[in-house]
Amino acid sequence: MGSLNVKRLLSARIEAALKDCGVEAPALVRIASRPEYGHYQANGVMAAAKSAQAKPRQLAGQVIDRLDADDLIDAVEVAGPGFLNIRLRDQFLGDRLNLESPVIGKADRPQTVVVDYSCPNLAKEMHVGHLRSTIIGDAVARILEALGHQVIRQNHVGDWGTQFGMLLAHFGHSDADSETLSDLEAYYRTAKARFDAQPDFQAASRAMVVALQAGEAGARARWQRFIKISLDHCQTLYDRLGASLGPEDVMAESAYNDALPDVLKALGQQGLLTESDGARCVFLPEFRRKDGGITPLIAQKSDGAYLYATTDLAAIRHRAQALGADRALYFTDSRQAFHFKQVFAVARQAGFAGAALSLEHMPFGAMLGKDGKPFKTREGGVIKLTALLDEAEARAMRLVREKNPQLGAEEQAEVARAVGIGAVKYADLSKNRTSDYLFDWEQMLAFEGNTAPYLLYAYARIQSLFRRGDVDPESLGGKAQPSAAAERDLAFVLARLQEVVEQVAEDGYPHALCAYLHDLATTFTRFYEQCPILAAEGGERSNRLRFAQQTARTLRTGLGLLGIATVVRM
RNA sequence: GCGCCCGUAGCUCAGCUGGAUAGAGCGUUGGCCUCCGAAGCCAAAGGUCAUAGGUUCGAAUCCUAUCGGGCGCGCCA
Repeated sequence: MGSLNVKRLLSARIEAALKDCGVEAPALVRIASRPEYGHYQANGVMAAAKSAQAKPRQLAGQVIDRLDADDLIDAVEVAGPGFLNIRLRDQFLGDRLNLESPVIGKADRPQTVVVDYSCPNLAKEMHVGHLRSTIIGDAVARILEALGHQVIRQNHVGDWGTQFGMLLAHFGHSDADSETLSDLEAYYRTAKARFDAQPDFQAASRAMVVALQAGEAGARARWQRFIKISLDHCQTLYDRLGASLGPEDVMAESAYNDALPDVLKALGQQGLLTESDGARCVFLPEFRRKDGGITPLIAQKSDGAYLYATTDLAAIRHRAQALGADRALYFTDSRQAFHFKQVFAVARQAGFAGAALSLEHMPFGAMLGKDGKPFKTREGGVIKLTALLDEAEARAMRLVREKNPQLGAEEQAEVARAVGIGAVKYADLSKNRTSDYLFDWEQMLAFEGNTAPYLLYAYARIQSLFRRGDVDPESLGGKAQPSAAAERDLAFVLARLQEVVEQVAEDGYPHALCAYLHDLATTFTRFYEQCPILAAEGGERSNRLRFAQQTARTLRTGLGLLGIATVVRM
């Protein structure tokens, strides 16, 4: 809503004026492409003129005549072929910067949104490849919540399937005791090696799967112990990462086991099932290929086992019917794009998801090595998430000791954590999620430039300002009113938070929020260089302190939405 | 073979879904701490937006083709 989203306010006013001119068209309000054009520009008049067969500049003039927005706009003029260039009023900008109101406004229509993210395979240890889903999904979940939506996190962990037979059969043979399994990855490797080399171990593994699926008590207990160890490992990482995921968000694959026969039955009742080579498949015409064949969704293998598509269908039905979701967002890598397209289509056909539920795959690109090839370590393995975070904190610690030796050991550790973990998360969040990205230690652990530490530094400086001036920021209250040029620039950036946050909630691209926060920190630092704060007097001093406080609140909130913690000194 | 995604500064990436003179960070070069934190600020250099056509007032963005890269295409997840 509205009142905090400046772009939307302007759009509504301009569209009303267009309507008065007899044209219904989107205003297409954008940030002005150059600062000398003003704050915003509306590009919609030209397209509107075309459809109305009017002259663009003439229509633009008429729109200005009928525009009722004196409360927002200081000046608006026609430019070029028919742009509307808009400059906001200082008064209006100042009203956005009220220290007594929340920095983020709620959505007018709260929705129930399922966010499906992280979803590691419990057979293995979490590695850097899990970072994107966990971090990006978490940021979007937090953002939706901040806008007042009801968010249901679903950590759809992989805890079922044939590989668990192998792992469970290996129980008791590991170097590490099963209860203190500290190196899941090594455990997996040795189990796999035995599986590949020893026929009797293979047989034992298969027997274990059968026993597990039959619900045999011993196998089941063993499985539960293993899952608990693996989940605890994940939780440790979530806590370190500051991901807002807990045990209550886990909705494992196995939780849908009992529903699978019924999913098949429902597909059959809808007349969607066809037997093909012994497997039970759904053939939808929209997946017809050029050669005439249709790529099927296989719901049940010829040996009777179910597949992940079946589980996903059960999950959709659960989310639509039991959870009552309006949206379900899936943060998985883009290789699964076709899978989800198929599953979503079948779910619609089968009536598992009605028109009320929007199913949205939010894919992200692959992680590549420095050579541009899919990322692997020299040994062909993956980098464990634990190792990445250890390295990040260690590097940050070295820097903190160097820059700030006077801090106590405990505070140094806290700062190193915030800086190190924040840098790793920000490096990932600040990139457009759909493109592939290069994994590079130096880049991921950089502490200068457009990085989390830069934003944290801006925040810490503001806190330092308050300490030095003996100011209680909570007591400042009131509104910040721009008058100097640097204040105007800062006011404009501060006023844009809402529209950025709403956009990310809609399209799931948190890098837009990162870009915004970097812009904010840069603009603040320029203001800080140009406008003395503590040395100013009277009303000017308190006004500038309010700008500092509003910046601090916005940075803290924005970083919080990204799951990045701030520190008061660093 | 078919399909999806991608190709923008030396490097890593933005570019608000068709708008005005394509922007950041890193790196390079030069400047700024007797002045609220130099993890900072200011400035400069750096581009045939892969290539060729097309659509229109207007294209990095949309369409077609070509080249180059990644991924996916019936019983893995």
